Amino acid sequence: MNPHRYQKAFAVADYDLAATLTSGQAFRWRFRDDAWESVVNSRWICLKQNRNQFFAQTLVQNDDWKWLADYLQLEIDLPKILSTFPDDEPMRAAVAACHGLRLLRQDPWECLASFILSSTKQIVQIQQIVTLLCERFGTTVAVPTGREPMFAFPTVEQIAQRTEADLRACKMGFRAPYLLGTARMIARGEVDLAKLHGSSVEDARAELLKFPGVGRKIADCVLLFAYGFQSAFPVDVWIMKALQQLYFPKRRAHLKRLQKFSQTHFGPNAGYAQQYLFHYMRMKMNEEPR
DNA sequence: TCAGACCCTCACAG
DNA sequence: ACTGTGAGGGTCT
Repeated sequence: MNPHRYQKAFAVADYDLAATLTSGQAFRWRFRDDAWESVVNSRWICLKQNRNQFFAQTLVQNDDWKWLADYLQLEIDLPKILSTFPDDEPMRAAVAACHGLRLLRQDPWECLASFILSSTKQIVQIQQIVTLLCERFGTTVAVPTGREPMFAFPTVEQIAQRTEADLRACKMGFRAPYLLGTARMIARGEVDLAKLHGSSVEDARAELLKFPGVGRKIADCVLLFAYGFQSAFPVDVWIMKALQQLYFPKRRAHLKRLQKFSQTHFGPNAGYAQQYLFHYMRMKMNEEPR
């Protein structure tokens, strides 16, 4: 009784699906049988890239595929964004090394919750925690016959109703009260995530900073990856290393100096530039550890 | 403004 | 095989 599959092909250019889905902005994509699988908007989704085409499959009838095009940001003009990057050597190297890297447009709650779980964690560990969280508290979604079950990301309510111990059992440690407190604030209506779409970046950031466990870095991740504020520039240890090495190789720059630099040097799409630097840095570290 | 603490897991020495 | 140690997309006090 294989559920019916709905398919669509998208024409794409300058899109490196693998780089995009593994670049640390989303944590639920897996490569399997030559395709990328995940759950987006509570739907099982399978994506395959073949040169300048994506083939997408779901099991739920889609009147249109706008939700997916939006998530993948298929409509944006990448060359135009790249043209706003500063014309310097580090940026040219990063762009050359990460051809087709994109920013996704994710669900704010899933993004916020995932990045609360990310603090002082490696990407594989974040994936592990998110997987456990979805398995235990998320709603089952339809999958192809014979597959292991998959789950939607737990809703605000599904998290808010748990206990701190329930969450700690997902290996998230001291982040458990942060996630729980955040879910409960949203459930009580103290902050409306949907409203932030119409806000200025400063107002939206101020709202996100009200949540426990959310500081400047995580707030900027959510502003960038979920709300599309492309000036947001999350500064983490990797970006610190990148800025230090690439822009201040001779002398040691102070944290404050680097943060200031990040907000002035990279232009209107600074967040996009950040993603290129981040990915470039991780690639370089993998090639030559230490 | 600034260390420490915070949970937990893995990789890597010894 | 086993224990010890350090560090990992930060934030809070």
